[in-house]
Amino acid sequence: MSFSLPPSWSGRTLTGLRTKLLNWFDKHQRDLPWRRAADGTAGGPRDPYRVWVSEVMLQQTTVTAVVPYFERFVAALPDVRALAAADEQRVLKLWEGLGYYRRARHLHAAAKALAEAHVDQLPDDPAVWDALPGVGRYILGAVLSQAFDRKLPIVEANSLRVLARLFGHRGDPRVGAGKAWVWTAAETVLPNARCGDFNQALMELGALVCTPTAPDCGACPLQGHCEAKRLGLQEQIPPKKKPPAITEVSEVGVVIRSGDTLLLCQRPADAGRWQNMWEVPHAPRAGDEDVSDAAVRVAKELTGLDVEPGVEVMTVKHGVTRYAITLVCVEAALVGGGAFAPGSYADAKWVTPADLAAYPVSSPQRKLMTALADPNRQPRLF
DNA sequence: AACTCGGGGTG
DNA sequence: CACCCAGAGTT
Repeated sequence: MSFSLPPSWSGRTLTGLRTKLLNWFDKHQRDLPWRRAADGTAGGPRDPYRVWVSEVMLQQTTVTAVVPYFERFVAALPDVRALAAADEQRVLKLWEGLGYYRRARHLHAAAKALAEAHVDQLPDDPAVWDALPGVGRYILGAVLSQAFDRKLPIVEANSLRVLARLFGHRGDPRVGAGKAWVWTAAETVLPNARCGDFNQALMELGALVCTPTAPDCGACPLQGHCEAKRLGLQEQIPPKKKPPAITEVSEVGVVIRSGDTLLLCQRPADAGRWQNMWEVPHAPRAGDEDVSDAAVRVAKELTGLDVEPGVEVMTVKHGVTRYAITLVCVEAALVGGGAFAPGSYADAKWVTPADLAAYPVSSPQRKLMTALADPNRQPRLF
């Protein structure tokens, strides 16, 4: 599984491939803000700070999503010194909406570490970068090859696809021995000069031509070299990621309305105790007072008896883990309140609305809250 | 090796 | 929906 060039390739083949790809890049590359200097000029040497910020933002995030955040971020914090001096809340505010906030914290911490070491200019030493938080092999190679033309390979989603197809690699280059294979391939194809442009060209080709589905092989400068194209396997290489297994989780949710507050309780269906309870502000609805009998019954059942409720089934995705959740929803109005004091249930955890807002939008808790707090939702009484 | 982080874009 | 996206760090 280790990488070696196809036997039929000569040194000339590799040289020709590099030239074709670089020529294609010169003609077709997109005009992206991190390919320009801070003053807007293009074509000059790239600012390592801007490249670094862009690479961190682009991690698992599409180019179109990043561009406006990048512009705003580097306008507010134009160099590593400004970033190091900034308050973390300001950095996170500038990051808000991009997700993966740990990236921002790592970027900030790295800038502060450099400032602490009195590094005023970003260095071209791989060992220094490798020691920074949030900097892995990809970002190290991407920044140093672009900003200093250091001969360091990069492997990410695009170049991985291009290289796997070009050399007709069977198996998954993302896992196991495939990882080593693709890094060696990226090292092998890299020229001695214009390393940054070449790395960019691999990615640009993957983004614009060698796309995951329906690659435009007719427009590809490497079509004459491509093993996947020769075999007609462009769409099969690399293999699709296996979807994560679906774990079925049955949860019971109960909502009780008391005036303008909702009391929500949630637990796994097979658990005897409530695991999460929280209050949510909620506008009172006409008719709330008519169901106090139901509320009393719910109160009895909250002590641990099974509920026989309306049922909602929803599938949610949380990260890469997917749950099929059966929500057993009990809704009732409670007049007077007081029956559901926090101390009433062992192991119950009170969560403020602010805590709840911190849950990921796709989390079961948020889904539950949204479903139950919807003012237009018909109450389910029993 | 599998999992987590978190949305957003696209067909 | 399914699948993907300029990954890194932790378990």
